[in-house]
Amino acid sequence: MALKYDHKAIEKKWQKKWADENAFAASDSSDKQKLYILDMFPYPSGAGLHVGHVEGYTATDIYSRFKRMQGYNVLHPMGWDAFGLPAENYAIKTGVPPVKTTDEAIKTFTRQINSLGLSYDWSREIGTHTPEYYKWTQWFFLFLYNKGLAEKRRAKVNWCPKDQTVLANEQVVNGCCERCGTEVVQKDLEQWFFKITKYADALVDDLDQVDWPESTKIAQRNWIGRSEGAEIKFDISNSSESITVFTTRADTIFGATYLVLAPEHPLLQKLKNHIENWESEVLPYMEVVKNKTDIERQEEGKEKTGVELKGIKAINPANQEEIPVFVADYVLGNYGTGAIMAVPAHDRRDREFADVFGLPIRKVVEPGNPRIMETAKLKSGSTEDIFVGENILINSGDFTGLQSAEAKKKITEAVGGKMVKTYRLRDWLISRQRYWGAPIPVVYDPEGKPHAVPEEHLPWLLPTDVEFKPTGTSPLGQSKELLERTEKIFGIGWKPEIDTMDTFVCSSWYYFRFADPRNSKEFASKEAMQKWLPVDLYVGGAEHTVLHLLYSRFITKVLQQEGYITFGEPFKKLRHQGIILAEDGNKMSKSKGNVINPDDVVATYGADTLRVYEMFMGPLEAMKPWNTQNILGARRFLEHVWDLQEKVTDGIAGAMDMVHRKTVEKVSSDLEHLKFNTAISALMIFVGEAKRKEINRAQYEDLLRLLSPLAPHITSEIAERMGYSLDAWPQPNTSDLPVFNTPIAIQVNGKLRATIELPPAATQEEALAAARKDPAVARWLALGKEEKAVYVAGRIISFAVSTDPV
RNA sequence: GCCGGGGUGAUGGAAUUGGUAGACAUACAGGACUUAAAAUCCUGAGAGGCCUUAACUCCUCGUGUGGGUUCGAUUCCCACCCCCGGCACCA
Repeated sequence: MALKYDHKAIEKKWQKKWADENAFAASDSSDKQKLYILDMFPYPSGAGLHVGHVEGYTATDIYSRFKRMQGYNVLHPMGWDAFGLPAENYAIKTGVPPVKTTDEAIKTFTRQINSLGLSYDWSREIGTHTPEYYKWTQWFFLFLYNKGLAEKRRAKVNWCPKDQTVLANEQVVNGCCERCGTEVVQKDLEQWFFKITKYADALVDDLDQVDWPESTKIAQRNWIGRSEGAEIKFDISNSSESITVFTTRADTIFGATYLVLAPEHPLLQKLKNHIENWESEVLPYMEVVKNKTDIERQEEGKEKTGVELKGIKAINPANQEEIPVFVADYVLGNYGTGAIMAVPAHDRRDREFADVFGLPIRKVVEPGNPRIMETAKLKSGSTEDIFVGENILINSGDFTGLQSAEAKKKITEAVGGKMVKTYRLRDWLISRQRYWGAPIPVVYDPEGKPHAVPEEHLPWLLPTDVEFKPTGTSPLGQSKELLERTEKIFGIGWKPEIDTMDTFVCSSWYYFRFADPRNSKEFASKEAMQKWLPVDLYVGGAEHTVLHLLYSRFITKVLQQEGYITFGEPFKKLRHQGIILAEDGNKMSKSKGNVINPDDVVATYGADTLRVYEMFMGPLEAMKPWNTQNILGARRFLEHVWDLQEKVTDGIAGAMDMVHRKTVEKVSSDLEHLKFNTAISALMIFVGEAKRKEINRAQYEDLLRLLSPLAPHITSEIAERMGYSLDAWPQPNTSDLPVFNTPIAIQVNGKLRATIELPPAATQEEALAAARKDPAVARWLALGKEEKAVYVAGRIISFAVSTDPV
C-alpha cells in the first residue's frame, strides 16, 4: 500500500526528542499525585523482543501517557531480569561469557523498546546482573539470614539432571523441569531455604486486599493450599507409641476402619520390632517406593498399593475399636503428619484402597433430606457409591444427628485432638548449582559452619575465572579467585559458598529499587519507597501467577514486619496480557517458524500502527491470534487521522458536537479500565464522522489528544504542524448541546416491531401514546388484549399482548 | 477428578451488566478512479422466507445444546456438551 505519511522519519524524530529531553523522567520532588505503573521486567533473551512483550508494554505505556496528561506524576521504569539459564547454556555451548551475551541482548531490547516509542524513565534503568544491583540482592539474603528466615538444611530436593541444578517446587511441572522438560529426580542435598511458610497465613489472607484477576488469586490460594483440620492421636495397642493423623473430616472418625502411614514416616523404624512382616514385606515395599520417581508414582496413581503392618493395631479414640495399620504411598510423608485415618465410605482414595484390600466400609454421614439423597443417587447413576460430603452424622455414638461442622469440633475435643492448619506451601529453596546468578554471600569456616559475609564486603562478586561446563557441582567451585578472596578475608581453611541464588530472588524486590535506583547505601531509602510504592498498576504474563508474585509478596511482608515499609502488598492492581498466538493459531515458536518480529512491523508500518493494531486485537487479557492483514486497518485509521489536517475548519462544526462529547467520555473511561480495543473503536467512529461531515480545530486537537497515548508519534507530529498542544487530557463538553430526539425501540411480546423517535424528556404516558400511534405497532396491538406496557426511558417500549382468543 | 475463564457472522471482536444482537475492523462482493493492476474512495452484507422481477416494507429463525424465570435473556437460574488455563493421591 502507498503510505501517506513518513512514519520512519516522524517516529525517529520524536523518539530522539523524547530521549534528548529525558521526557519521561519521574520527579522525586513533585507534589503531584504519584502513580507507579510497572511492567514485569523482561529476561533479555537473545531472541529479542517479541510481540507479547509489545502488548504488555504498550498497555502500560498508554496508561502512563494517559495519566501524565491527567496531571499525575508517573513512575514508569524499565530494567532487566538479567541472570538466568539461557545465557549460561549458551555459554556452555559456545564459551561466550554470559555477561557478554546478556549485555548485547540488553542493547537489542533497548533499541527495540525505544523504536516503539515507549515512555520509560531510562534514568532509572537497572540490571539484576550488575554488581550495583546484586549487592542488594545479597543484602536481602543477609537480611533474611539475620532474621532467621534463611537457613541451610539437608532436604530432598528436585534435581534436573540436564541443567545439573536444583529446582524449586514451583519450577517442577508434571515431574519435569520447567525449562528443559527433563524428568526431575529427587536428591538429598544441603541447600539454602527462605522460610516463606512462616508467612503462609498472611499470603492467603491479604489477597483480599488487592485488585488482581480472581484466577490469579485462586492460583495463589491453591498453591499455598491452606486447609483447616485436626490432629488426632491413635494409640497403638501393644506399644507405648502412638500415631497422630491429620484430617479435615474429624466428623467421620466413626467411619475410620484403618490407618495409613506414609512410607517415609519415621515411626515405621521405631515400630519395626513389633511389625511381624517387617523384613518380608514392609521393608521391601518401602524400598520400591523410594526408587519410584514422581512420574511413576503419578502414573500408578490409579491402582493403590500398600502393605499391612502385621502385629500392630491402632485404637480408634472415638469408639476404642482396634483397627489395622497400613503403609501406603498414596499418603505423602511431607504433608500433614504423614499419617491418615482412612474413611473409605467418605473418601475416594481410601475407598479405592479399601476395595483393593477388602477393608470394611462404614457410612457415618448422610444427607438429612431423603429427596436429596435420591437425586444424588440418580445423578451418579448408582445406588451405592454416594460420597456424602459434610452433612448429618449417623452411626456415630453420642454424636449421631449432629451437623458435620459442629461434629468436627466436638469430636476433636472429645478425643483429645487439636484443631490445626496445614499448608501445601513449602519453604523456598533458593540454592542453584549454576554460574549466572547472584552468589550466595556465605563462607564456611574450617569446621564447615556457615557464616554470613559481612555487609562491608558486598557486593560479593561473581568470579569470572570459571569454565561453564556442567560437572554436577557448582561452577563457582572452579574459581581460584573466589577461594583466594575468601581465604584472604576470612583466613586459611575457609571456603566460599559456591551456589548462586535462584533468579526469582533478584526479581522479588526489584520494584523497590526503581524508587531509588542509584542509592549506594540502601536498597532504597524509606522516603523513596514511601513516595512511590506500592505499585499502582502491574502488568505481565500470567505465567507468573504463583512464582514471582508470591515471592515478591513474601519479601514485602518481611520488609513491612521489620518496619522498612508501611504496606504489606507490593502490587495494588495486577493485570495479565494474554498470549498472542501465531497467524496459524499455534503458539509462536522458532521451530514452527511462525514468529512475528516486531522490528519488521515497525519498519513496514511504523510503531504507532503496531501499537494501535495490538491494542485493537481484542481485550488485553485475552488470548488472540496475530493477523497481518488486520495491521492494515490500524494503518488506514492513522492515515485517516493524518488526512483530517486538510479538512479542519475554523467554523463551529456543530454536527460533531455530540460524537465529540461521546468520544471523549468513552475513550477516557475505556483507557481508565484498560479497554483499549473499544477506545480505538470509538476513535475510529469519530474519525469516520469527521470525514463524512466536518471537523473544526478544537475538535481535531481533542482527537489528537485522545489518540496520543495510543499513537504518540503521529499525533505529536500533527500537533506540531497544526500548532496544537497535547499536554492536557480533553474534558467532555457538557455545555448545552441541542437536544435531539433519541430512537426508541418498540417491542410487542418481546419482538421488535418498530422504532420511533422521542424527546429524552418524554414521560411514560407520552411515550406509550406515541408508540400506539405507530401503524406497525397498532397492527400488532390489535391482535389481542393489551396486558402490560413498559417504558424504559431513552431505550425501549414494551407491550405485552394476550393473544389467547377464547 | 477439582478449581478458574470461555463458546456471538467467513475472521478478530462489540453490546452501556436484563432493554433495537453483530459496533469497530479484516476478509468478501459490487461500483468509481485507472490502459491495467495495486492503492484509494463509495455501497452492500447474520441465515432464510414472502415476491414474475426490482425497490421499499414485511415475516421466520438466530449468541454451544436443552429447559426455566421475565413484558423482554448473549446477559439471570437449572442440566448437559465442547475449548483454553491452573492444580492434581494435599487426607
